[in-house]
Amino acid sequence: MPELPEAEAARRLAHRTLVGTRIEAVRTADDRIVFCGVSPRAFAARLRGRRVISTRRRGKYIWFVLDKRPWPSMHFGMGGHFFVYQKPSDRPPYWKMELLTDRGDYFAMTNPRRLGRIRLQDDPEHEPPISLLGFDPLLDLPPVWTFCELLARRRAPIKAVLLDQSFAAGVGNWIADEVLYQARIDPRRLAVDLTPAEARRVRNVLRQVVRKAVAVDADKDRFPREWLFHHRWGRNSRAVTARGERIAHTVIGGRTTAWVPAVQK
DNA sequence: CTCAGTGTTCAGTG
DNA sequence: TCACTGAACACTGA
Repeated sequence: MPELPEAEAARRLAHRTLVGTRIEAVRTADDRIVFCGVSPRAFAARLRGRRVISTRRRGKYIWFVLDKRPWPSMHFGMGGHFFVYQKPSDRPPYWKMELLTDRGDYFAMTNPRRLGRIRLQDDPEHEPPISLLGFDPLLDLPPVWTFCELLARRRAPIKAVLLDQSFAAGVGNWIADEVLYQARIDPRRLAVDLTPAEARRVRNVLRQVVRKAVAVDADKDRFPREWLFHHRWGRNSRAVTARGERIAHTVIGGRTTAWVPAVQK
């Protein structure tokens, strides 16, 4: 369930659980798709005995800083979580790797649909795919004028540009729709055609939406009532916002887009 | 049984 | 070469 806020919530769980501990044991599922560029066996061997110094995130990617390289980096794809538990019998379904810390906690990553990836890299931040990411709205959102210049170079619909990870890292389908709804912009508009005032709204709303979602630890029940988020699912023609506006569903940039024609001109 | 889906990648097109 | 689009990927759940 990973866009930036879910990834950040997952990173924080990993941080609380792992930082300062030594990895006593590693168990890996035999999955050559999710383990990317490294065999599950080699992955386990490289992590065992290491101490976890810190955790980091950029966009939807998370990686661990260990006392010795290489370091693991993770992406959840279309679904997956981190889990912490105290008994091996509580190991969750679809687990791909499980760490046992010297504090006695088990820490696992799950990935039911297998579109996630686990890598082992000497310097994850400076190697693909993380090195290819654009700005992270939480870590290094550009100032207004730079943001405008970036948009002016793009001829695709604004919805497609927001989804492009080499533009904004961590923005996924619902965040892109939420931002355009709150900024009152038609998702089909070409990025290059936005006025400076509109581009500024997109930039500022993006920051506000991401900050709020992260502030509530990506807990959907605590997202503000007025967000489109709560009403966008289930593409039925009678869906409406909290204020009773009709929600339309259109495919843009290859993804289902929920938007409100009455508000987004 | 069919199909959409909170994502990324890559082949194909202009 | 660049920018962009659409299909493929793997699997669950409605």
